Amino acid sequence: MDNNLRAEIDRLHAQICSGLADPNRILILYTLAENAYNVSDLALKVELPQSTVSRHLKVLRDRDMVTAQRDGQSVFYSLSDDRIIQALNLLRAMLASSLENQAALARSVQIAS
Amino acid sequence: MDNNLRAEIDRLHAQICSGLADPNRILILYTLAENAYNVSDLALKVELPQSTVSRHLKVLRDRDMVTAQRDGQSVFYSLSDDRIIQALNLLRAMLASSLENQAALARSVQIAS
DNA sequence: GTAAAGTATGCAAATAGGCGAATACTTACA
DNA sequence: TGTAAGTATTCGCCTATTTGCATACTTTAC
Repeated sequence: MDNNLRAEIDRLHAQICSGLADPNRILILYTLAENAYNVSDLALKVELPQSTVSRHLKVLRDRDMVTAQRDGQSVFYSLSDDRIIQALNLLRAMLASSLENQAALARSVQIAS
Repeated sequence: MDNNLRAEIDRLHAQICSGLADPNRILILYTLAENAYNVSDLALKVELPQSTVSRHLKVLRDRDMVTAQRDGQSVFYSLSDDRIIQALNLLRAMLASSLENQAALARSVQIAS
């Protein structure tokens, strides 16, 4: 592949990943995977100020990771692609393995001492 | 689940995602998925300064996403878990779909005009 | 038209992250 | 011990991101 094209795709790829790189956004994405929410209900659900949630949703919208649909005064947001959750789940499972290993290591150190 | 624990896990989860949130690190991860490399060879391969590569590897090491193994003067790095690549591939496939949709939209606009 | 509900944005401050060049550290070997 | 190769880190600089508050914008309903 052309190197410049590869670089451009990697840039977009990294941009999507940066959409995942915030704990509040992860919570928002998992929440939207269950249900569509409008901004204020979502803010209540995740216990964050409305402006913070709105700004996170903009980050996700800019990356096409969520879809916005206006209904009256409200704007309903939903997950645009379930592969986002699949990817998050893979990484979370990896994290769980890693934490288990750390715990096992800690136990073995206790036993040895 | 306890809300504080959930928040802590989300924080670690986001930290892993932030490891993916840079185009050079994505290139490095895909490169290491093919082969283990020492730092300087990897720097040649990805065409970045040694210090830049070393710093990126530290980011990945801190998140347990790569494994370092010293052999003589060299330190060989390898991917610590293939699920990283699986997650990246899911997101890249999503990106590809999105780019295709954009292209199709652009074509339809041309036809319509 | 005006008020109210819902949403987005400007602002300012703080924090984090990226880079290359230079330098320090580590290991091997003469 | 001293030199070279390989790696990590410090430095200076710059850009990006997150946050809450206050405010502006948009839509509905009276």
